Amino acid sequence: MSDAPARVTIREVARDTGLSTSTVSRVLTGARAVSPEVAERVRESAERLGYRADPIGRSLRTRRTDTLGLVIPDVMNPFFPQLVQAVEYAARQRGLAVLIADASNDPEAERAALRTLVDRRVDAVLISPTHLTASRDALTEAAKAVPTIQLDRVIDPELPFVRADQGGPVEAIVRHLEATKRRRLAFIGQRITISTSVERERAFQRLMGEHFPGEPLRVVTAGMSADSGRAAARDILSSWPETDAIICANDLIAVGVLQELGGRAARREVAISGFDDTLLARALHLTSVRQPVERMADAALDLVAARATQAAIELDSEVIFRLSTT
Amino acid sequence: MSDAPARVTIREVARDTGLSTSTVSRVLTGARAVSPEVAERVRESAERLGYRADPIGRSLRTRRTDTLGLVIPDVMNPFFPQLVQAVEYAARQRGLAVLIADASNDPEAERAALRTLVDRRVDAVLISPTHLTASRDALTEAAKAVPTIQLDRVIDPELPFVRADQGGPVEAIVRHLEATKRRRLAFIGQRITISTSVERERAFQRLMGEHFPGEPLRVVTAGMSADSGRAAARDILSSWPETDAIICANDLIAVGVLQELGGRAARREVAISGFDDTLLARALHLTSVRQPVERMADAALDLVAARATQAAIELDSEVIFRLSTT
DNA sequence: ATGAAAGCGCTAACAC
DNA sequence: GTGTTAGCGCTTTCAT
Repeated sequence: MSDAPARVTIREVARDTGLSTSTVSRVLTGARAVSPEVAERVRESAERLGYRADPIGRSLRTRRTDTLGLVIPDVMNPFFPQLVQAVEYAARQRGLAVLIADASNDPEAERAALRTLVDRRVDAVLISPTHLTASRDALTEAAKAVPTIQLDRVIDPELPFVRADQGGPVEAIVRHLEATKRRRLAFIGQRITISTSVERERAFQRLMGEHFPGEPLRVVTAGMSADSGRAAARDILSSWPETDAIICANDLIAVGVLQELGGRAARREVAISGFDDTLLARALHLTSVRQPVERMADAALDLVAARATQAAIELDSEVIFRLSTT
Repeated sequence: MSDAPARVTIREVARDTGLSTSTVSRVLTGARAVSPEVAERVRESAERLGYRADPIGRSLRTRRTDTLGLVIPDVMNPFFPQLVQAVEYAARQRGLAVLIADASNDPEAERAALRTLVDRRVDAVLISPTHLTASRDALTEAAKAVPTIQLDRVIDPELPFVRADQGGPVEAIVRHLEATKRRRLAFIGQRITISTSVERERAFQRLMGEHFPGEPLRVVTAGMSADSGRAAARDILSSWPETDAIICANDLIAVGVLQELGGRAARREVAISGFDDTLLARALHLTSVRQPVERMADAALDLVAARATQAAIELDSEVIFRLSTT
């Protein structure tokens, strides 16, 4: 197995064709005009010899690595695989590879990951910061060294970002609930250190004021687990037994609520919605919000290509209505 | 933002200390004996100047990239984030970065991904092959160029692999079911192109023969979705209405079965088990099999470090018994 | 124990 | 349009 079958270098192609390495390079990178006949000769030879340009040599010279760094807060959070897949795909389209780093929800690990990526001279960094405040310094530092784009979560509006609208979908859900005659809405948020979750909660508060001005603000907090969602649901129902709809900041919480309120997805007393449209939502017929990860990834990579140093892009999210809010 | 704040090179450290670049290099890589006093001087200077060795230059010289390629069949399959996390962690411990490629369940994409990784001269490739047969050639080809280790899924026993025992946990489940007086067991498998799924099914067949020789073989197939699990459950119950336990090849299928048999997790007529211990299982109190991803990743990276060209490592899986098999 | 010099594979200035 | 030359940043002979 393995053990270097002596790679073909550009020099061998040059020798084989009787041309200079520069010419070969030009043909293969398309950097400058080359006579079609020579070009053909080079391509044939390269093909025949099985030449594949060494990215290391190239990078050393060009200062590009054709590699993107992607820092996510937590691979196990089922939203981020969606993002990873979208970024990978968009990057591949553009001939870029992706170095993925998982911060494990830990700002220190995140800082270390950023440093590694910068050291490795990735062409750009896409990051969904772990923490609303604690991620800040590392982010700023990285941005000094390499084009850095916030993706999904945004903690520094001065730096370029691509995110999904978080308020819009909450509004769509609230309107839908209103249309189906619910008005005693509650909200279960996540930790207040997560930018998207905060935005979801703010939207809820604003919308309650606008749509149901007399109603109390039924808001509690839960962690990233179904059990914690169950507990939150109990809290809500004991504080506000009249509640007839619960909007959750993510699907996992919503699943907990679903369990607490009596398993089976079906037309129900209390409407429930989640966030992120994970396989949980699909499996359990839970209304949820799907962020446009593909378009987000695309937009982010366009920013990279354009070397944008400023950008504020917000894309629309989509609510997938299912049985749980019927 | 960004735009190269002129990186500090090894030459500047050399100049600053009045030493040669070789000596600086030796201190920083620990390649050879250096007088402690000089070493200290170098380290101080490097620290002060903010020197960070450029991995590109280093790689060009050493032919190492300190980077690992990881090819997974599908990021959206909730098992693989577990594997990604474990590999990332184990790699970081050893100072390696990880290039992740998602094959999207497509052998062609997988072949392309492998080629990219080889081109980039990753030090080793870890791969969980998409397809039992269609992944073969690309795997063989990659293994010629770079140490390649099969992780989790195994399609070529001649090449090094690290996997989890698939038969053991099925046996543990069958025994547990037998102990709780079930004997009319059924199995729902996945596509027969996935190595692990095939192994799970074979184990089931063997165990039925051993434990319940008179019973018919109740086996059907489902895709990677809850809906398809529901359909499979219907098939089973119409063909063999006496069925009192269903073992599923993954959690998503099990969730479908759970729904079909009447939502709520609880002590039930028909016991249900899944595979992979994903958040679905945890959220829905589903008995499931947890593969030892951390130990698998560790073992794989040990093989990489040892430059093993042959290895067959199988680790024990663990069944997490929950409400669904009570 | 340290230094000088070569060179990994590639592309970009600069000639012509 | 093509060739010559230099050099990206590093490690590693080969000297001393």
